[in-house]
Amino acid sequence: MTSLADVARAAGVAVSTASRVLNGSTHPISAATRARVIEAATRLGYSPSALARALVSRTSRLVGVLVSDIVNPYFSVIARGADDVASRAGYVTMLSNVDRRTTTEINRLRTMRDYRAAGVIFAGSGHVDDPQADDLAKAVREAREQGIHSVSLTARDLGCQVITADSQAAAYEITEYLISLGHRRIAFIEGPPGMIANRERTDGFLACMSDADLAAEAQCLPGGFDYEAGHAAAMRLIARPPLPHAVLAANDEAAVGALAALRQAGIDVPGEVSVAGIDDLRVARFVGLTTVSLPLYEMGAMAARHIVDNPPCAGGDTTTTVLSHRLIARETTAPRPG
Amino acid sequence: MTSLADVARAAGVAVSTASRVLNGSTHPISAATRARVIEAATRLGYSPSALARALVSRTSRLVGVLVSDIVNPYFSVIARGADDVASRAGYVTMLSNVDRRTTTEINRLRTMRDYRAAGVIFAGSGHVDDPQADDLAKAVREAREQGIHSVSLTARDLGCQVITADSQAAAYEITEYLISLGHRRIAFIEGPPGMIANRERTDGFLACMSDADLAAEAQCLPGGFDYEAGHAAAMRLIARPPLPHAVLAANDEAAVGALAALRQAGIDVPGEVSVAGIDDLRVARFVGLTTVSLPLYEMGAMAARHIVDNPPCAGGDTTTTVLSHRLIARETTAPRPG
DNA sequence: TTGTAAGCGTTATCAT
DNA sequence: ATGATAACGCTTACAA
Repeated sequence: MTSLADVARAAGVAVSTASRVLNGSTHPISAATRARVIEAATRLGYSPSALARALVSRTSRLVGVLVSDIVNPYFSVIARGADDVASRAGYVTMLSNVDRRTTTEINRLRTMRDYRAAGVIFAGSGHVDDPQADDLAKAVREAREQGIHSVSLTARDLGCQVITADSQAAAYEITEYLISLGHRRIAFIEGPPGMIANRERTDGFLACMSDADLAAEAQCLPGGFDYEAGHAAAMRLIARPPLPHAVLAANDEAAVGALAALRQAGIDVPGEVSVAGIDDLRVARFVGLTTVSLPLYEMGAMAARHIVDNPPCAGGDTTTTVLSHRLIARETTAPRPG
Repeated sequence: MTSLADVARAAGVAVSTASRVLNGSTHPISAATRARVIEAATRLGYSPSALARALVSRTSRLVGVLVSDIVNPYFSVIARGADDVASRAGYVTMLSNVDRRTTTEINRLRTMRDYRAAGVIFAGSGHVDDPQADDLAKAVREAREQGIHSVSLTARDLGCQVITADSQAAAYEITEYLISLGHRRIAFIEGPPGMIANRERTDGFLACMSDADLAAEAQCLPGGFDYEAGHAAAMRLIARPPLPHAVLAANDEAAVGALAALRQAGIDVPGEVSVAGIDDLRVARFVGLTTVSLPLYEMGAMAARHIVDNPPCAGGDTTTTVLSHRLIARETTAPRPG
């Protein structure tokens, strides 16, 4: 491995001079020297040690992304957005799966701090009344004191920048759409209990039903964010007639599970019952699912942009940015006949 | 940030002593000193700088994963396998999307080298007759000289360890299964042209058809690895009757696209035509797709294990490990009637 | 415009 | 058993 000292020697200059020309400092350098250094560097195939650089400058070009599970397309889209921005800016993405465990989040945040990450993106939603929330918030605060940016992609109380979508409004609007189609009795398949993301969506659904004087017609079923949970919830619906006019799931994957259960039971969707989800993941396109598109990619991208664009943590920037969503009507919903 | 020097001072010992107790060296240390150092370290909330450590030891606890696109579930499963092993071993995963561009792979490999990554996993398949393949191989060789492990997850000529599945055999076996069901005229929807992964799968299909004396009945259609490509290919099939007895797609997502096109056209699957894929991604379960399960998670996990378990690059370990796959018959295939 | 030198936070090699 | 001290490869005052 050729170091800066090698380059300096080959060019016949001091390391400081070599450093100055090679890291684009504004320090004045004669054209001749500059040329000699550049020549030597390219000839020797010099590439600076990111470690040494980070050690001395006390900040690396590393951005951390904490997801619940990268296999979940919700998170992989976010990660893609973040990595696109990060790598375009010469940063590299550190990814960690935390499986919704706050203690794991804390540990990973600490690890990333040990690498002097420029910033960390919290993609997962966190739990309602999480007893560990304070510890995480403290870790975030400590990280900030070392100049590490934190960005949360959901409105959880981390005491950091938030860049998010209004999923409560999203749930509200798709419920409204279902109602506008003439559906009254609507079942909502909830996400994992205790997750903030689930509560927001459930609240949005309930608020809309209540605003439409349909609170009595609202039915919430325990579910989850995955296919199996949606499938199981729909089976319970089928077992206990009458069927609702429409079923909304807390996310697309569960909606697809519900859709499959309904159709397997010979129920016509959207003829007999309409089905909708939230997120607009790829699978929603595959099955023609009506849903609401959340700006996942943009959230990841914008969070990364915040990190790479700002100098090491200005301070307690606690701004919340809400990116917009939009309803996508496809083929699993139809007006209520009659 | 508290450093080793702070801890040493607080404990009234030399940094070297503090270092020895804190990094589990085998050097003899008196119980009393050890206790004092540990006490000071915990009291001060000391956490070692991963950067300084990596700088001096010339290797970090970083493992790089190069995928084509993390949004593609094929890759996210691999990344998950790698990260699980890596983080359990105290390593952190660096993720990079390379969009199938060899030059990007080279650049990212170099970047990871600049962070003294312990190893890099190449998850993407590479191109047939890639003019840049030599440059990549050279970069891999240079990385090895610095002690960086490289592991490829497909059989491309990088001159490094290979941990892979036999996708040619996988394609062969599922074709065989289709034939065993009584299908003769089988259409194969190819993956992206020029990708090694696609060639292997196409070869497997063709070899099986030819071994079954059905070469004349084999039909290959240009396609791709995504839903849209599978859908479009199936539309072309539909437009040009007679329909094949079965259609096999180069991967699950394309198979799902084909399945949707067929069903949208009112064609009964598996009644009139059978459909199968390769990979066994989550979506295959959703739609009940017959496919062959590839050990994606295990490939990622095993590659990471190779990196974290071995000391900085023993040398040109060019071993190839082939993990086993297995056929998963579901509901999109059925015996040919009559 | 260029050079010297002091760190950054570790680990490792000597001494003691 | 413990302590100095020299790296590791870079950036950045401060000098010249």
